[in-house]
Amino acid sequence: MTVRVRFSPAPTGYLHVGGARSALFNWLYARHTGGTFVLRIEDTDTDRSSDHLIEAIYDSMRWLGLDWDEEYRQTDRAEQHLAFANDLLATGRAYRCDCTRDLIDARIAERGDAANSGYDGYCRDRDVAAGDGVVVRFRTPDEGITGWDDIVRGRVEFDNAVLEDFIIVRSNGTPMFHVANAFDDADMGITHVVRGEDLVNTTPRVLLLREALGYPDPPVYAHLPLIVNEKRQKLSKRRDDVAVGDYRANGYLPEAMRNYLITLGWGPRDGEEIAPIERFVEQFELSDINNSPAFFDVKKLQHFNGEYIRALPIERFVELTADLRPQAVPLDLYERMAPFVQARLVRLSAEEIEPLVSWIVGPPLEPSDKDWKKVMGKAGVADVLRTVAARLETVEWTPEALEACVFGVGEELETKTQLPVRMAVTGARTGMPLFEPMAELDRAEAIDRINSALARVEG
RNA sequence: GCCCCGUUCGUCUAGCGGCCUAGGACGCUGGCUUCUCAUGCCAGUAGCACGGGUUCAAAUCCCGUACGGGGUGCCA
Repeated sequence: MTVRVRFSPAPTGYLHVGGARSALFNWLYARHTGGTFVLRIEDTDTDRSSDHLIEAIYDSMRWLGLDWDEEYRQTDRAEQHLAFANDLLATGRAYRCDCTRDLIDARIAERGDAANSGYDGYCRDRDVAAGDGVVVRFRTPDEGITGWDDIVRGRVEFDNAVLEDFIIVRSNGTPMFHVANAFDDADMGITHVVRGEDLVNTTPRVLLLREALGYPDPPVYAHLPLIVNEKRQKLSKRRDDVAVGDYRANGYLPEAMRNYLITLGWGPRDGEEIAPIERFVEQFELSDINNSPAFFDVKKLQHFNGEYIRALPIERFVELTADLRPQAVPLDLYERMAPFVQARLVRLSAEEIEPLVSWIVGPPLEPSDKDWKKVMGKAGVADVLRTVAARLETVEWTPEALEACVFGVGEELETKTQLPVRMAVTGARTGMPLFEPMAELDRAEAIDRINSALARVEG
């Protein structure tokens, strides 16, 4: 049997990390088995879906390197879904209903039976005619059990009696999710359904619909554990910052994102968490997915990102970050500094690059009082600065000579000299190696900065 | 309320009855490398939710309890 899996996002929002993980696991399984990865846009909710969002989903998937083999849009297939629903109507497995939500709620209140708050089957035998405000509901069996063997969760069963008669065609005539989903999975020959656990309770409905239409072999289901926030709740587009596009914009590499996502709910057998995607394709098995929710840990993502940044060939690093450098930094200067920058970034962001290099072409950074005191408050700093400033007048202006000069002063005065010089020249106590970028400064400018610092120290 | 599900270091995972004095990774702490920071390397820290069974043997199987989550739409 050839594996056919599908990722079926509803284009009602941007692709978020949960959806991306579902897409990724489907993709991994398809590539692992040599099967087919189908992308099916579930845009049956036309009010909330948009072409713009569909494009954004394509974009995020391509960014992550998740290529698909076939592509469908459910709205293109609405006629078939409707025909499917009509079959059910014709065979009495579905019926029309004109109850409004208010009416249903009123009956529930009247019954005083909060335990059974779903639809009560009021219209089952009323023989409602087609018309305004009329929907089609599926007649769920009153007894029996609907269940399946989930690869991740094991046997899952629902008592049919608790399944209410759900709507399959809206009053505006458009088919709903369950019917579209059931028909398409059958029609497209989907063999494995890999999706989030939040869809578990729609599964018995889809299974019942398939059965009602006589499709024999349901696909194998694998419901993925949810990705949760620090409060252990399902990630929400509103509450949490989770759009894949945002991570892209914030300087995460797609390889890092993809690699990190793989570790959520699955672990490679060989324990190598950071590895080329091919290694994961080789090892990926649905049966190895674990079944408890995973917290999306940005700290660990950042670690992965740092690893991938440092692994970048330097030319590629420059290519990716050149536009993020401060405007005033010439490209050739940036290229010379790039190796030092690369080793220090967690994200490819202007925010992180700026303080590293801006002082070479602009004024020194402005240190906090605390940092200033920590470095400049030490005894002997004035002597160091004075001596270094004097020697800088004549020293050869190369990184090597600068280093020899500054360290030489240290030996003579029996103290460490880099930190005060660094603070004077860059305005920070941390950053790139000092002497390479310092050699890019004008001699006079460098001496000037040290003298200003000296003045401030002697206050 | 009702239905479904989950529970191994703070976090992500390995573990499928003896290889477990529970392994790895992130984080954190300390050390080495280094006259900054970062990297790299080394070390330390910390966990089988609880209670009963089953078994010669349980993190692993069973049953309860507690806690947590998902769903309960003319969303998907």
